[in-house]
Amino acid sequence: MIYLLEDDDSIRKLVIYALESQGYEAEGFDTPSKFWAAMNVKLPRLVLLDIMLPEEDGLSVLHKIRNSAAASNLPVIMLTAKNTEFDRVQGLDRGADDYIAKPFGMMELMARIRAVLRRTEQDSMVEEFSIGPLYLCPKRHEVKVEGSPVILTYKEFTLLCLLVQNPGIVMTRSVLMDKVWGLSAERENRTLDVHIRTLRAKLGPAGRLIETVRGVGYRVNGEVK
Amino acid sequence: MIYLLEDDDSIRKLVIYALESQGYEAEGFDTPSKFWAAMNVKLPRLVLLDIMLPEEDGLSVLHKIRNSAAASNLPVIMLTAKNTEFDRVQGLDRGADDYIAKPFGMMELMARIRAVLRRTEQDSMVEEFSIGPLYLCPKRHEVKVEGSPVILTYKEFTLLCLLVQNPGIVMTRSVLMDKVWGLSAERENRTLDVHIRTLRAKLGPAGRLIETVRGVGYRVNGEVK
DNA sequence: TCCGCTGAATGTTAAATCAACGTTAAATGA
DNA sequence: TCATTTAACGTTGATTTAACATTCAGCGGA
Repeated sequence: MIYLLEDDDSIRKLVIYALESQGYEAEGFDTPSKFWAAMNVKLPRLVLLDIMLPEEDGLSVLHKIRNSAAASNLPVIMLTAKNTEFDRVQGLDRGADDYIAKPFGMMELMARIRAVLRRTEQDSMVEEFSIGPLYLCPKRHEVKVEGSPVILTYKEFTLLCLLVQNPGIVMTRSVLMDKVWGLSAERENRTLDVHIRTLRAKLGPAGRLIETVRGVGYRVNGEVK
Repeated sequence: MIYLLEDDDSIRKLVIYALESQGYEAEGFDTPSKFWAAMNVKLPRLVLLDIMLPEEDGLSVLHKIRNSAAASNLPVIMLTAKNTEFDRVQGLDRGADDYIAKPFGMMELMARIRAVLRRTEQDSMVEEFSIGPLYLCPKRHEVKVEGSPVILTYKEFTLLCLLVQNPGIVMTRSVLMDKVWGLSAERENRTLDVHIRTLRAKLGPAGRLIETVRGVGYRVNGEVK
């Protein structure tokens, strides 16, 4: 099932029709409230999200998805009206899995959907990780240390996932920056360090699993069970 | 070395200039025939490929690269002139590593080049080396001597990698300096010697693997397993 | 052939410098 | 409000420097 949140009736109908003709189940919504109602009942495989919306900005919807417990790593493709919006999105938040600028062709949209589904459904193969006192479930956006839950923000969580999914391997600062903040992010400030710090603090005793490798990056070491 | 195949003179010169100012070696070609002539002599690390070209379409060039024996997994970034859907879909499906739509910003191009090079060069990196009592894993930034870990700093590690990756070959002082300290480094001081010393000391029994070749440089000898 | 001399190259040491990372609090922005 | 970024400053330890020691290859003279 694919959800499409898009207020323009003609575009919505067109895309739904195209999706169904490709064999996807698809449902369209014209307002965020209807969309959230459906999300509470059943999660889709993928969300197509317009940026310009009534009631609530598309970026805010994305943000809510990413910070929710149940849907935090749901694949999302943003539909942006103009190139200016595209730029804005690039700079702001890298939380979407892909972007496509209107007017877009159906072939391209379908290709991107296929690509995103391939990526995400491959990535989510491993359900959960345990390293020492740390437990992490990417699908549920859930982290526990010695059994008790820890609340992480979206970026903190993404960062931790990258480290935990590559145990023993040093993730360089640039790779981490690229994956969490996007290619065009500023590289000269202490943002990454601050996030590592809050991660270590929030993780308490498991914080020491994050080891810094001076001049290179960070690494989580330990046996994954 | 990076190759750029682009028929527009001003864009080509601009990109080559930008690449060189970032410290890459780069060469530009205005026609596919000149490009192929160079490819037959020497393969680059990365190819930047315009889609609209005289003689031969950029997609066809990509296709030939992917179907060649020598260059089939060479990283390629497509430069697409228009936002036409067809071009993008083709580029995605034919195995370009990334693509960027004109007009593009130099910062963005450089960021994408960095990202692609990191990915591909990380993938093609040899996992690990063993020479006598010495074990070395670049990805993990990990060194062991007779099974017990040794902690090396960034430069020490880089230096050791260079020596171990070329067993039996004398690495001249200038090559080592260039690769570890960059082209513009001071050459008249004892920095290299000091680092070799601490390496030998930290490596203990494996330290004697690093042999000095007077008047030339250093060499690691022994069978790599 | 042997011996010791010599200069250039490399080794060694400790101290000085510098860059990377950590920390904090305040600013920014959705 | 909360997440995130920025800016300023602190801390650590990696890296470089400088001064001095040692080794080595080549050479000339016995």
